[in-house]
Amino acid sequence: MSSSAQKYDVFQAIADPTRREVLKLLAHQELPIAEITAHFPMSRTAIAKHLHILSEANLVSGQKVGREKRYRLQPETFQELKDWLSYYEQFWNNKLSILKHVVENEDEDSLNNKKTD
Amino acid sequence: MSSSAQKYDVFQAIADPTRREVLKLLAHQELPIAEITAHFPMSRTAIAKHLHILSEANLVSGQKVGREKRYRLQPETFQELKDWLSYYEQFWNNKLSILKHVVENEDEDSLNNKKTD
DNA sequence: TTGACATAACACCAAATGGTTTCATATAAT
DNA sequence: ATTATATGAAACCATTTGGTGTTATGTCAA
Repeated sequence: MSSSAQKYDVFQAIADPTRREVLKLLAHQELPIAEITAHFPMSRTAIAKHLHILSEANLVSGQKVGREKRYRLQPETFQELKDWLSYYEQFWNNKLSILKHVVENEDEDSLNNKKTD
Repeated sequence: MSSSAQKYDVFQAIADPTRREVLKLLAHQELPIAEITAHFPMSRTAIAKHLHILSEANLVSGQKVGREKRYRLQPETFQELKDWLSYYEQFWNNKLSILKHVVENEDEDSLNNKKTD
């Protein structure tokens, strides 16, 4: 019982540029809200909200240390995204272009095998 | 001169569940708006807007065929996402835990050299 | 205990988002 | 030429989002 009808999922969480910046920051080290805020041109409250959203999406987690709350990256969650992406990966590198043909069994693309880097 | 200050980027485009469903649909075959709409409990106009957003993010492209406009997946763009993700990948599999060491220069993890893959 | 600091919790607001309906335009079919 | 079909575009609306400021609570230091 870790997730109960969360309002924000990973996709929404990373949609905001500020939140992506926060993730980048936390990639290198864990930080308290105040320090994170120092990197942005907005209020601490705003950043706290972003952190809350990131936290709800399990992209970060916060540990209370004294009167601080230190946030850190929760990198495992990125796997969700990777999994989602991997479904589409087959379509842009044509590793599975043959499979695609078989599955669709209906498109008349010329079988041009273009191996893009 | 392909992209001029686009309003929607890839991250925003995939943030919406409906748009992700549209992508999934188009993964298998290219489709005109009307047919796409048939899969959703909302108006054609709404879907058209979603397609416009996906198109602006270059995740799909539309070709006009007669009076139809057929939309198809533009899978190359997913690479953007993959690139973004790959930055964080290093943190959840420790492929680059050594690099992390160097960059941070502050944590005292044992130097375990684990070359995955 | 008192004061300073770090965060949490509200109430509030403007703008963006995701949907609607209606009207216009282009193409196909009869 | 007329009608039906497929889309485009506009005006409109409710809700969500991303920000603000203020007040409350908990913790550390004197």
